[in-house]
Amino acid sequence: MNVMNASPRRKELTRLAAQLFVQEGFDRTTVRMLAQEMGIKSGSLFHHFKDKQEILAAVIEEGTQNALGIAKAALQSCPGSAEARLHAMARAHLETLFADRNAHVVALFEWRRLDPAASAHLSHLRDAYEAMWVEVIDDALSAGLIHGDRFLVSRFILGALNWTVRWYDPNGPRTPDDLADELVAMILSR
Amino acid sequence: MNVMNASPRRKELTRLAAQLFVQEGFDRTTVRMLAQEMGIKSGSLFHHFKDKQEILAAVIEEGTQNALGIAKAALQSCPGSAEARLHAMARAHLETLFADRNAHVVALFEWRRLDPAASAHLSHLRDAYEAMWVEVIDDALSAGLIHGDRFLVSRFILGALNWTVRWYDPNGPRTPDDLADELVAMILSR
DNA sequence: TAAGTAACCAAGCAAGCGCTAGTGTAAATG
DNA sequence: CATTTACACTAGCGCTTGCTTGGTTACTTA
Repeated sequence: MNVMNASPRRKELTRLAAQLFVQEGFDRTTVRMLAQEMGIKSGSLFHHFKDKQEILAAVIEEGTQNALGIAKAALQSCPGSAEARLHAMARAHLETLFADRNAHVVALFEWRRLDPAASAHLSHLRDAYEAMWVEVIDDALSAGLIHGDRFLVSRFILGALNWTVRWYDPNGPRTPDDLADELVAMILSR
Repeated sequence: MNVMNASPRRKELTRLAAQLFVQEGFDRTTVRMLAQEMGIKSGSLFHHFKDKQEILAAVIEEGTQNALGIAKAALQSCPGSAEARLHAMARAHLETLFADRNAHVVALFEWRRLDPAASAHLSHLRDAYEAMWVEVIDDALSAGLIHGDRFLVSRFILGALNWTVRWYDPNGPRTPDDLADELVAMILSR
């Protein structure tokens, strides 16, 4: 049953589940579809996950953990300038968004399917990530790089960034870094 | 069965369906739930709509038609200044987004559940709406109000605006117009 | 008053759903 | 060597799903 383990097998199954959840949506993805994608029978699936909900939670948890790790690394290996930190944070956001696209799409659009317990647990992770954003944006405001209400500004930026999963084509000419730089350029006061 | 009719009864049922689709998601909304909300039995539902898909299409069509109408009115009753038109378009977007919130949330987040035929039909409506945005943004770029790639700028703006449905509280101190003005202020080159 | 039509209902079907129970087996562990 | 553990299997239970059928009621129109 493996409640909170992270065996390599389980990690791989989680990755496959994320892909299916994105393709079909959580509700339309049946345990039989998941099992087939994983090369096992539907009954065997419940050896790795206690129920379908737990698969969803595993997918979202992995994506959010990765986001946290990448954002922390980006801010640490970065000069103290508020502008550089803003750039780094935007780049980190898009980097994790497309490196772990499936998990993040699930997190963004299937969050409501989490049961209350899982949602409460994962909310803490997400809050920790958003707190990093708030800090960076506060610094940018203090430095006069951008103007406006701190609450609104951060929501607008995160909205613009998150929405990229709906239209950005990684096989196109632009890199995620290009997107991040263009967005920051767009909102910087000049 | 009433394939493409718009009786008042059907309109009201569509409105109720939109509400349930937002509350529960399209997939988790059963025809029995829909019927109960409408005060009829589940079998009777299929007198008004040929199947569940058609209810979804009706919801999305209504929202998109409203958006088109409001945007057109906003641009017509508006001075020729590019800046004024940009403001008007952003305001119109949020106005319809929250006046018809349920329908638009369904359009934004359940579009993929449409069958190919309905999706093709509704895509034309949506494209017509987005074309208005592209025009306004091109004018703003030409006028030097904003800078950047026309494609990226429009995607970022629409992303920031659409994402508001995930956090904006209409009962809070801010009006949708406030949001629109703040966003435009944020991206204007100064 | 007869005919037509829109709106509804009770009953239920076939398919699919998440999940469980019980079993087999090969590898790791004492 | 005996036991445990990890992982997979088969079979199917109990329930819900979207939708159909066959018929009734209420209102409008000729």
